[in-house]
Amino acid sequence: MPRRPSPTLTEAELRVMEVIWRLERATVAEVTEALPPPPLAYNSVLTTLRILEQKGHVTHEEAGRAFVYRPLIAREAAAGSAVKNVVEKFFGNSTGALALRLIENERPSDDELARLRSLIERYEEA
Amino acid sequence: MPRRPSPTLTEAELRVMEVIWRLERATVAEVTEALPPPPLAYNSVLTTLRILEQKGHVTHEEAGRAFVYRPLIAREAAAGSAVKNVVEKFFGNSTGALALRLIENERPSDDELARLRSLIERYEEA
DNA sequence: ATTCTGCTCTTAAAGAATTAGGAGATAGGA
DNA sequence: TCCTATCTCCTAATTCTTTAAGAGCAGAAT
Repeated sequence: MPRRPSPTLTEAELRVMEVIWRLERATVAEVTEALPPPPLAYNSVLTTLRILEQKGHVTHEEAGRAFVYRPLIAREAAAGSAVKNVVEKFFGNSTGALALRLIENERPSDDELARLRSLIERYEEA
Repeated sequence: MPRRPSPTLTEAELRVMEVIWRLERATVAEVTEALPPPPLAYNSVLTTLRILEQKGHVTHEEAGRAFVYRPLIAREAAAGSAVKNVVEKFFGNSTGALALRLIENERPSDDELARLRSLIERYEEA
């Protein structure tokens, strides 16, 4: 039986996406150069971008000779679906359970605490 | 160059692990039977268990002719490392940032709100 | 006692997905 | 014309998922 396509970004795909998100628009050469170490060959980046395009994460337009790629999904959306995945798999679909667990395990910064407090108070009013 | 091994439990692996966590100790046949649909062939379960053993998630002892498998890592530990993965990849290693985002996006239950409040108050005291 | 049945594990393999990159055509410019 | 950057096509290694085929053994049936 065939296996299902990966629901999340793979390691290599994510590395390339991070560059695309940062640059907004970039040619293959630009991505290759901006990639943090370890470096990848031009062709490897190209292959990964083709896969990402196939999966609907990026698109490209031709600009003269080169293809200029740009993201179709925002970083926030990718983050959201990665989190959703974990919440479904391990927290019975309860985002609250995960949030609670995170805060139990580690003290948030003062700034985060303040924002959490105000959020919670607003929720409690309603 | 080779594909890198998955840092987290894959879909099939997780399905088997859920059964092992639930049963505590189980033979291949027991796992196969307890597996929620869609069903898997005996051999598929066996192979997956072998992989899980190789990765250090389960171990087995022989009991008569059969192997009895049991988990080496708790469900909570697996959940923790999955979360850690997402936090590293998408939230700059800040668990607080993820918690904040979760709570912003969705109102926790009353019970969760109460527990969050008391946690936060305790943190604020210190 | 021999055969059959049914369970066990082992071996093997196919096929998809991921990751990496070489070879070569080609278009554009020096 | 020749060089270089670019894309297309292809190979290859490895993992993951699934399963078939088969060997071995215990216990039941003959």
